[in-house]
Amino acid sequence: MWHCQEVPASLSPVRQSGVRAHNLALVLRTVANSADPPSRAAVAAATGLTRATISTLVDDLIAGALLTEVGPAPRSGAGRPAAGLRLSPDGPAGLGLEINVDYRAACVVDLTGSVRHRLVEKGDQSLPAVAGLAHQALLRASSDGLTVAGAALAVPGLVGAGGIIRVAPNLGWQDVTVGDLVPGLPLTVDNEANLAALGELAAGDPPASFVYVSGEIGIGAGIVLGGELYRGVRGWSGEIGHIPIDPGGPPCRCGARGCLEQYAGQEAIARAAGDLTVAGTALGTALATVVNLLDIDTVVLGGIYAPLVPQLHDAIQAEISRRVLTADWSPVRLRAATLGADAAVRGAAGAVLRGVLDDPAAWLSRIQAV
Amino acid sequence: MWHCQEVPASLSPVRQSGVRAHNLALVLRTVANSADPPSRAAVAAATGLTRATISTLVDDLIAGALLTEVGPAPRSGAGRPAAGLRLSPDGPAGLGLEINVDYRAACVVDLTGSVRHRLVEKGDQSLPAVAGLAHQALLRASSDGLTVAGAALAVPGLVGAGGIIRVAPNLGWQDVTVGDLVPGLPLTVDNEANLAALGELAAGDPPASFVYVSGEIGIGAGIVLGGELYRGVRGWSGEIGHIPIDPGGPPCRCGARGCLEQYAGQEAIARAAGDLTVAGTALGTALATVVNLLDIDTVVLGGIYAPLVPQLHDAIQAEISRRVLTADWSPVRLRAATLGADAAVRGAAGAVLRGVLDDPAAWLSRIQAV
DNA sequence: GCGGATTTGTTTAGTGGTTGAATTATTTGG
DNA sequence: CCAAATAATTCAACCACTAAACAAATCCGC
Repeated sequence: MWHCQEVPASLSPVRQSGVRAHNLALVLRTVANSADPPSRAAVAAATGLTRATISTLVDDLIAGALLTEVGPAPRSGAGRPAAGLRLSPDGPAGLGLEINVDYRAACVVDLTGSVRHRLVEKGDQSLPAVAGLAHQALLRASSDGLTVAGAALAVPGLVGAGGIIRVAPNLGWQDVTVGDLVPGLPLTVDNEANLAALGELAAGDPPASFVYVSGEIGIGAGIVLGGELYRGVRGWSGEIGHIPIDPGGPPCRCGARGCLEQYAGQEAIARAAGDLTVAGTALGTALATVVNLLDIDTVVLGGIYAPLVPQLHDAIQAEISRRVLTADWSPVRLRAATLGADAAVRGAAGAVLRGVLDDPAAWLSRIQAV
Repeated sequence: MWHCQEVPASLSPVRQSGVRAHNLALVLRTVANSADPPSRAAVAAATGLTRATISTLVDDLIAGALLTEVGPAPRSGAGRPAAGLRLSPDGPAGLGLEINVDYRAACVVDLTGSVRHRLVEKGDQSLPAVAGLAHQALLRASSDGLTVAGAALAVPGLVGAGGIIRVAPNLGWQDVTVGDLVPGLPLTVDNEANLAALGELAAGDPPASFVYVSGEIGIGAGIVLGGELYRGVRGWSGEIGHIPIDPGGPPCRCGARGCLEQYAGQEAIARAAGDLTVAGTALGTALATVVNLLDIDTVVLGGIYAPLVPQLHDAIQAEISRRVLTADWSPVRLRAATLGADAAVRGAAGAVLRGVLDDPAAWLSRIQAV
């Protein structure tokens, strides 16, 4: 009784060092979330920790090049002027990589979220080609004096445990192991829609829970719940392309009939030649199911849908209002992705940085060891 | 940049007392999850904390009547015999309440998961009647010497913030405030499917992520992700009754056509008079969507479906295998709920106990204050 | 232009909680 | 009956945070 197979993350003890790790992350996050560079005192007030504690935490974070002091902001009123704190542009950077049907891309993003380098190349969808692009990006980063903390690779397919690409239909891949793509750097492999959702979370200003819909040849979704990407048990969440719309509809490559992909996939959109009513209605029907199930209030449309939102909006919204039971109490917002085609690479780089921001203590001890 | 509107729960500082609170919960959970009563040394080994620390933590938990020592288990080999630890049956108990279309129920469950009292009455679906039942249950509990830590009420409807019942169609309720149903006890109000899912999580042996499908007059789902109930942004997750199955199907009371409820709701099941192929296929189609979206590998069928699983199983499973893209790599398991009609009340009581188990420090300081 | 008010940031003593080693307790086996 | 083995407790040390005093740097009023 009272046991389930996998116990939540709370199954690890907390020692005093864990307290410090947590509070380092707390301070870093507070600074990152502040609009203007906050003072130590402001961070103390925001977090509830004392100024003394904040001082020692900030010292560590500055020593690790995660934060920098910025000149005192002009302020009215009496008192010693505050030294502003902000994320350091010279701290760890993230390397984002993407391999897709007709291009591959890399970008280097620093802690402040600035894209420092961005490379896109067409053709040659192979892992060595991606490795080459990554190498180029790393060279440029190191010529800037940037330390790259890690890399993440976005692929249009199902990624299993250990970063194995189970199947990427549009690349023709099956059970591909990525291996040591970027020597010496920790590498994460993830689904393109998942990373794009993270990119949107970081760069756009969505609520903590939303669904990112990635329209490409297939249709995928990245699900963010409470500020965290929901990956599912095996990492294969968000497969919405084959939600059935009409059992009497056109046959789909998956074997069933009338899947969403047949109405709103890239090919269907192209065939529609501008009249996106059917696609919008199908998308709206599928999204109504998603919203009813997950009770999220924001849907972000990305990929090929992003530029089409003006034409899709009304049909989707109509269907959602009609089918979502709770639409009367809380309207569902529909918006276009802000990053467009870059969402996945940017999200990949952001995922690396998110790792550093979420556990700065690990980063500090990592650079200490060197 | 790097900010989202609602920051995750990590936005609170951790002081030393927080460490103790966390570790108290860790020890309690470890004992609860162990098959046999573990010794302090075993708990230390399992958690990674030292035996010294475990001793002081266990002292607090025993003083608070959350744990008890049980006589030394027969053991082979040399050495001082261990004192076994187990959850105390004399500790805090949970009061579960349920109001439904044709009955109301109450039960008292102790920390070990034993149902100590159980009351069911038919008719009179009113809050005062529930209050009366609750009062009876509390009397019986106190005559056992049990301290009831809190109560939870399961209702067949949408529950909003503050425990307001937004709408319970089958009770004919709208915007009902529950108020002080059980004087002096903290009361939680939640959706019936959500609490039933929690009941199943505690009493059955499901994996950490699963979906509980509650078939009643409407069809609802309780979603458990990583051992935690997923409630959604507004608390209205799991509305699967109106997933569209066939746009040309029979009209539904919601205004759309061919909703799942029309094929697998209580009335449709009754009409089907034993032939559940259509209902099973419709359920399978809807569940395939759920599985594709959430990537969970277990579906628990409860409510009216629980006794019908033998007849429903094949049709559902066939549809899932056909429509779930990843079914080849990881089969989806389908099982009947173990608690049957009691799932929601039991889950409600369990939710109270879960609160104590997740934060024993709060309970300890609460009984300290008295 | 000078003293007080005010706010920032640092220093220092104190406290809570964990660690690690030593100690005590209780059994089995030779 | 003593040695080996395992369980649990005690105690000094340490780490991170708190509270309060202190130092630094500015504004304001006269």
